[in-house]
Amino acid sequence: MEQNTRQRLIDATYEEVYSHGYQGAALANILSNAGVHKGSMYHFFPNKKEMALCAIKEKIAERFGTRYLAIARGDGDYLKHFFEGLRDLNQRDFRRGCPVANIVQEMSNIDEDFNTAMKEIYAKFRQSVKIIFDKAVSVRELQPCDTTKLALFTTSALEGAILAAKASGDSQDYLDCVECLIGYIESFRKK
Amino acid sequence: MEQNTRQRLIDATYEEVYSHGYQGAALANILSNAGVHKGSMYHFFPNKKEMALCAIKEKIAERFGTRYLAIARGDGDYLKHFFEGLRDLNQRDFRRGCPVANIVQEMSNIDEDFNTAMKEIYAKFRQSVKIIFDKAVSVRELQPCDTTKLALFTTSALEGAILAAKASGDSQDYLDCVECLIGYIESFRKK
DNA sequence: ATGCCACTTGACTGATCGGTCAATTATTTA
DNA sequence: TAAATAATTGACCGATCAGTCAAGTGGCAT
Repeated sequence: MEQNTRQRLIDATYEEVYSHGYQGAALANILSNAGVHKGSMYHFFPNKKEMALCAIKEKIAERFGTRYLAIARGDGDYLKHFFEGLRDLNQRDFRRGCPVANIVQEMSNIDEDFNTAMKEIYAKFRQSVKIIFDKAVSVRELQPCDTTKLALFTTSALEGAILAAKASGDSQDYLDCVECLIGYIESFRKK
Repeated sequence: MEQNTRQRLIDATYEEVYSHGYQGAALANILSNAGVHKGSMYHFFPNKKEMALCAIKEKIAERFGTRYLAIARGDGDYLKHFFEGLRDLNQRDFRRGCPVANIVQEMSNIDEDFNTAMKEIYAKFRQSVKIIFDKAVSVRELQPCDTTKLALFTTSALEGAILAAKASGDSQDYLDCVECLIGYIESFRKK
C-alpha cells in the first residue's frame, strides 16, 4: 500500500537476521512479523539476499549515525563521551552480540556480496572512531598519534569484548575488557 | 568399517562447519567429503547437531592442546613464545576467521547446547592463556598482576583482531592489532 | 467513467533439507 | 562353523525452504 510496507520488511528482516543469522533467517518469520504477504515482498525486493543486504546497510548506517558520529559532532570532551558510550550497557545486547560482527563472521567468507557490504560497514565503523580520536587530538585531549591504528585496535578490541560477553553470558567480562581498553587509550592522553 | 569412519565424519564435519557455519553446513557435503553414506553416519551419531558438537569439541580441544598448553609446558620465555605464536600468520586462516568465534557468534543465542559447549571452550581458551601469564609471573617475566583479567582482555582482543582481518581481508590489520596488544601486555613486564 | 499502474493476495512449485529404515555385508564372539 | 553384533548401503519420507504467478484491489490520472 505504501512505503510503510517496505520499512516493515526492512525492520523485520533486520531483527530476524540479527536473531538467527542470515542463513537461519526464515522468510516466513520475516513476513509474519512484518504482516506482509510473500508476493508483496517480492514486489519490493528481488530476493531474500537483496532484502537482507538492504536491511543491514540501512539499519546499521542509522545506528552508527546516532552513536559515534554524534560524538564527533559534539563540542569537546570527545574521549569522555566515547568512554561513556562504551560503558553504557543499555547500548548493548550481549545475548545477540554485535550485529556487524555476527554478519561478518557468518557471511564474509561465504558470499561475495555480503563480504563487500560488511567490508564497507566495518571500514565506516573504524573511520567514525578514528574521527573521534582525531577530534580528541585536535583539542589536545590526546597526544598526536597514529589515530588510524588506534581506531583499528579500539574497534577490534571492542568487538572482541562484546564477543567475550556473548560467549560467557556475563556482561562483566565486557566491562572488564572495556576498562583495559580505556586504560590503553588513556595512555595516549596529553600529560 | 572401523573407527576410521567416525574420524572421517568428525574431520569433514569440522571443515564444513568451519567453512559454512553450522546452519549452512549441508549433511550431503559432509557425507560426500567424508566418503560415508548417510545411514552409516546415523549409526555413529544420533543427528547432525550431535555430530557437529562432537566435531567442534574434539577438534578445538586438539587445537588448544598443541598451541597454548604447549607454551605453558615449556621452560621459560613464556611471553616470547606466546608473542611469536600471535605473530605467526601461518597459524591463522583470516578468510574463515576463528573457529571458536564463528560458532559463538552464530549459535550461542540460538541453541542452548551450542551455548553450553562454546561457553566451556571459550573458558578453556581464557584459562590456557591465563596459565601462560601465571607462568610468566612466576619466573618474573611479568609483574604480579590480575592475570585473569589480563587473559580475558588478551583473548578478546585477539578474537577482535582476527575479526578485523576477516572483515577487511587484510592480514596487516591483524598484525597491527597484535602489536598494540603486545605493547599493552609488555607494559606489565618486570622492569 | 475508463484505463493505468502500484500494490496485494495466497495457492502453488521444485529443490533441498535432515532423518528413517529394511536389507545387506563384514567382523567378532562362542 | 554358527550365531550375534557391528557397520554399511541407498532408496525413501515428510517438512521446509525460497521463489513464482495469475488474479484481484484500490487509487489516480485523463
